[in-house]
Amino acid sequence: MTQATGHKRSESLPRTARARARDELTREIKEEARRQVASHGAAGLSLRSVARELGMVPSGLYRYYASRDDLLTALIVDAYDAIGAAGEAGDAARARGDLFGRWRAIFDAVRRWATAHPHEYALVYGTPVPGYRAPEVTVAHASRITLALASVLQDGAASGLLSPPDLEATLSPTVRDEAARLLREIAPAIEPEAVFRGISAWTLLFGTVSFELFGHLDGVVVDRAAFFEATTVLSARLVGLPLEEQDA
Amino acid sequence: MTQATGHKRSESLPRTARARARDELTREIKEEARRQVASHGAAGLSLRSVARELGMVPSGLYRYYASRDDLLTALIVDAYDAIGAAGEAGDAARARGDLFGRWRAIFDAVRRWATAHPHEYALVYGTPVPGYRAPEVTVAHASRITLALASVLQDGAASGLLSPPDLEATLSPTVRDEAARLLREIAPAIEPEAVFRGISAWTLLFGTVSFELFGHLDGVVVDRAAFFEATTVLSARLVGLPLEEQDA
DNA sequence: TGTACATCAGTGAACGCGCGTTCACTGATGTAC
DNA sequence: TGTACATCAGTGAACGCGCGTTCACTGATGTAC
Repeated sequence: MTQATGHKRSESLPRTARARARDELTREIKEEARRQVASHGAAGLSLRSVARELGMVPSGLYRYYASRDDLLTALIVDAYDAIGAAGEAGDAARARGDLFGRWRAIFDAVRRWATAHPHEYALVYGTPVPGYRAPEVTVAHASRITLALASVLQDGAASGLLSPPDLEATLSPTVRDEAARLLREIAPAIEPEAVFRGISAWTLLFGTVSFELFGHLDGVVVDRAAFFEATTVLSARLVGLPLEEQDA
Repeated sequence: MTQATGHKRSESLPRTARARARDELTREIKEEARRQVASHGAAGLSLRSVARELGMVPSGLYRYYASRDDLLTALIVDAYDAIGAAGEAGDAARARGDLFGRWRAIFDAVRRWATAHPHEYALVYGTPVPGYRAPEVTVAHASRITLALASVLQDGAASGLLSPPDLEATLSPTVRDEAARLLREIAPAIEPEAVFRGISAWTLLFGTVSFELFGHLDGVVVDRAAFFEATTVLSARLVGLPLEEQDA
């Protein structure tokens, strides 16, 4: 089972030169496609120009991606993953007990990534590409960032530190049931009411980032960073996170 | 100054048959364009096919709109106006003192319009059309819906009924100053803190509608109407609107 | 180790399509006297 | 009221462009014996 020369290597590793070349080109195609999306938006992605840039003939791409939509899907998955990874990294950089610090780190990571990659952000959180239907595969990648947020709430709830303000919001039975079902496996400590608050915070996060990127804050909010920080605090309050670190 | 036959009519009215025909075709072109956007999205708007549908030759359109972007701008203005008008109508249908009723009516109007016209909604609240820069004119139309929401807060603040929950959110001086500046003329009774809360509620409204329309609630929230109602209540609580009608 | 065959990456040409915009024009409508 | 001239709506042809995808092919790489 060692990788001694001449012996059969692990099946997950590319063995032949052909396979290695294939992997590399698959990556290069995606990279070039990403570059085009990053600079001209999803509508500006053209297979012909990707091929041109790589010195290939357009039809050659079809050995690597079955269609333009397939290539788009790969980019969408990557974008979701990048956002998720950024959030997870921010989360992991804080002490586990620093609930608000983690929450804020995730919020910041999302906004920073989105600001640095506006077109890729729009690819996943903007208008769905017309005629394109995202396949099931993307869902798991999309949830990474959501799960990061949920983990903070779960830790808070588990240690009894979650104290949402009394807003007298009466959830309808449907919403309550859905909330209960939703996180039963992932974050069982969170109450239905808190789940709903969490979804609202999640929506507020992406709503705020989208509003900023799509120009709806123009003329309304000048200091975007300060506004976002205030939104972060508000959302933390909303879900009942303590703003100062506590001993569990 | 009467409109007696043969006399010169008011300058704002079309006088000649030619002018009347022009106005009508200008409208018809826009209507057909709207139909195309409604069914295929902004990217699916083609001048050639608009012309085809109206039995004209493509170049003929240029007597009415200087470019595709001009036509898009007209549609964007109309979409903002439609959303604003829907919100205003909902607002006006409630008693002035029924603050939460008005607030909810506006929220519902936005969601109902958006659900009925998803592509037109995306045209204004989704990914900005690539290469298109919205001219200044659109701003006034975009603010109609925002002003409707602000008027509810203003009435609440003026009659002392606004009691936002204590969330200890400390606004940075910048955000506080911006908030104060923003509504000084429109809604002077609202405190900076409340202005910020209002912006958050506004963001939450459109964030929620966008998430629903763009598919991010798929697999997360099943009963969309109930969820939206809960969000409406939460946002009202957030800005401090009393949920029951009060005597001012 | 050498040979015969199978796999598959990449080519080149073609299909069939649609687009926004310009420009010189003709003929109808409107205006001034 | 009638005529001469000006305005302008709509035509038709053209420019110059780009796209995704299919398909029969050639030649290099890999595999089995």
